[in-house]
Amino acid sequence: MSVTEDEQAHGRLETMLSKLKSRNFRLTPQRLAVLEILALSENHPSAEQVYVQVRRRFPTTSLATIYKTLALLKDLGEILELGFADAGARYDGAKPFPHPHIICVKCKKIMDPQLAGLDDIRAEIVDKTGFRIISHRLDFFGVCEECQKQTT
Amino acid sequence: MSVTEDEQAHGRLETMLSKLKSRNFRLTPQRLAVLEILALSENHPSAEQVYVQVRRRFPTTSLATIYKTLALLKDLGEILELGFADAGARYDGAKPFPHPHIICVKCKKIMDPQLAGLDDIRAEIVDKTGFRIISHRLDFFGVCEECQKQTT
DNA sequence: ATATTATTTAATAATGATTATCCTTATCAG
DNA sequence: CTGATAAGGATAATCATTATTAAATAATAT
Repeated sequence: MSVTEDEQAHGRLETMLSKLKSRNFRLTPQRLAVLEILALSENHPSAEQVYVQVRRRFPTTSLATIYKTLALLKDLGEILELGFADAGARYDGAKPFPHPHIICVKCKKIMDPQLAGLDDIRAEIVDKTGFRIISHRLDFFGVCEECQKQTT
Repeated sequence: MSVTEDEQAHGRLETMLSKLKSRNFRLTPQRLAVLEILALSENHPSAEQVYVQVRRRFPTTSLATIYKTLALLKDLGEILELGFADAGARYDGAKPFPHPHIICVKCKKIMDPQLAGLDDIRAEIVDKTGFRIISHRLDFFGVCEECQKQTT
């Protein structure tokens, strides 16, 4: 059984919780709320969006707490942070490893296209540059089908 | 720098100058200095690095002028801006169109690897998502050969 | 269960690259 | 040469994120 299959079986949330516990991080209600949102969401939420959701359940939560939890989960390798120079970061709790994204510049939706062939490019890079590759980032920017239909 | 590279660089400067003139933008000494640095540089300079270089020739130049000129050149499609969420942007005046980059996380050097196969991925994306693609960004992060040799 | 101790939270100040503002200076067409 | 107006210089403002610090709270020992 592969790692991803194992995680699918147990669920992302379970994996996050067990990793927190194994590293002796405390489980607070606010933290749990953030984990749940990230583990269950499909739509690459921003810190602000996570903040709004958490505050529905715990109205006194601070935005700083959201950022700290996001940083913790990133350090633990449990979420992928998609930072942008001209906008706030977006977070992926479903697939916490580098993979391509396609971003609608109108509605800001981010999707995970299924595609192969990136490993070949990575090997080509190593061969030609001698770099030791640590990670990568591939973003496509465009207009999604729904936004293409809109007149305004 | 090889002869062909020099000719390319010279051509870039001419292109930038003629585009400025055709759009009725004024040619000031500071602006010319920025253009020359970007057209001739191989190393994807930051705004700060451009600033330092320009100030060697025109010591009263403001950083705001550098940013304004960079924004202008970007709007004209004459330079490529590589924005980062956790660092200042870097600029490519040699190839002002999307292309892959490989970035050393230690010395921050940015290089242009020669590789093919990206067009296939782009086509695959369009086919599977229905997006109208506008641009893309592919960065590899790793450690360059020189930095791999260093003990510290 | 209670006390202890270290972690976490909430509120807010600080950061840093970039952008906006506003007044002065300089370009360039006529 | 001159005037209209774009561009420069200095600096304030912005905005997402990070740092700070005192108070609250979870885990552990008593």
